[in-house]
Amino acid sequence: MTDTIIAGDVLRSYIERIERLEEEKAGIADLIREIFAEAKGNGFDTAVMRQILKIRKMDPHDVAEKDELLDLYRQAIGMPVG
Amino acid sequence: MTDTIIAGDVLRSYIERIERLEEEKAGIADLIREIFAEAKGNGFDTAVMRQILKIRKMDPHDVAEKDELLDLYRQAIGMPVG
Amino acid sequence: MTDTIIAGDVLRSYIERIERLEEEKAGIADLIREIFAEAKGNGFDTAVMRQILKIRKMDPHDVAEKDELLDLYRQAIGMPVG
Amino acid sequence: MTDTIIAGDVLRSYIERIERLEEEKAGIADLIREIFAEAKGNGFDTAVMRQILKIRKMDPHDVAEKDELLDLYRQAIGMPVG
DNA sequence: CTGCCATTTTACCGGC
DNA sequence: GCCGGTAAAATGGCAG
Repeated sequence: MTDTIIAGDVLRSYIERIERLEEEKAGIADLIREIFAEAKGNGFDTAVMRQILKIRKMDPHDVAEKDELLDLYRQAIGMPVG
Repeated sequence: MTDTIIAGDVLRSYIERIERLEEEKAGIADLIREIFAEAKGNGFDTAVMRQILKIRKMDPHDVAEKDELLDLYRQAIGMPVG
Repeated sequence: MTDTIIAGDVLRSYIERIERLEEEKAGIADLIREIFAEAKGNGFDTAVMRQILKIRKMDPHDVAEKDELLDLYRQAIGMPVG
Repeated sequence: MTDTIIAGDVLRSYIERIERLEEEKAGIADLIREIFAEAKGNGFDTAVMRQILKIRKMDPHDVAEKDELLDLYRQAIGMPVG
């Protein structure tokens, strides 16, 4: 009996803590979006910026590997590698 | 020349600010994951918890959408909305 | 060597089949757009039409989801589902 | 009176034609997904395949431009261009 | 040309 | 630890 009530409280606590953190997370996502908007307003290409961020996050070895693979595939189907 | 250098500083600043915020965001995601893990350890079903969170987030939006929908149907059959 | 050539043929085949299908898909999207345009020309509100389509697509799914949700809530408070 | 009935039939016709086409479109999307799955099963990297498809769809001039921009940005923030 | 909506891509989580 | 499916974010395209 009491178990159910207590479990309910615990569950609600979990739920509310998660909701609070998700709000924080959303707030940070907003800030990031604002920075992209500002960068765009100053003439930067946000797609290229995202690419830069992705590369910096990746293991350099993996980057090289993917690049090689792309070249390999392009050659394999007879596309100029550029 | 100088243009490039200055733009480089600005760009680097944008990139680093974004990376910093993304780290924060990832940290919060970790905290959320920990709460789920703790809840799971205490016997709660995380799928159920995720559903509850989803509903609590969606419901107000859903209500608005249903209202809008009703109006749209009334339009569709040629009934005045007011 | 030969491996690369053969793999190249296979890869090119995949790529071209996908491109062909994507063209078909785009063609169908065009037809859909034409129907909307025709409907609009005949005085129908395309926004309303899109809402109707959305609802007709979502409703069965939505019903199932609500049922599932009810079960989940019963679990959450420790009630047997059956 | 009759107008409403007729309009209703016309609207339903539009809706059903669109739904039919959307089904076809979804069917084609399934086929594309299957090809990717098959390619993956044969050891191809689908992410790289998608990149190939994107490049082939883009104007070659735009591709070169984006590449140059990426290099420029990398230099500007002091990243090795690779 | 701006906002909106569909599609696509990415990250995440649970199962094997 | 990978892999498949699922939900969130982002990109692109279209109507207005």
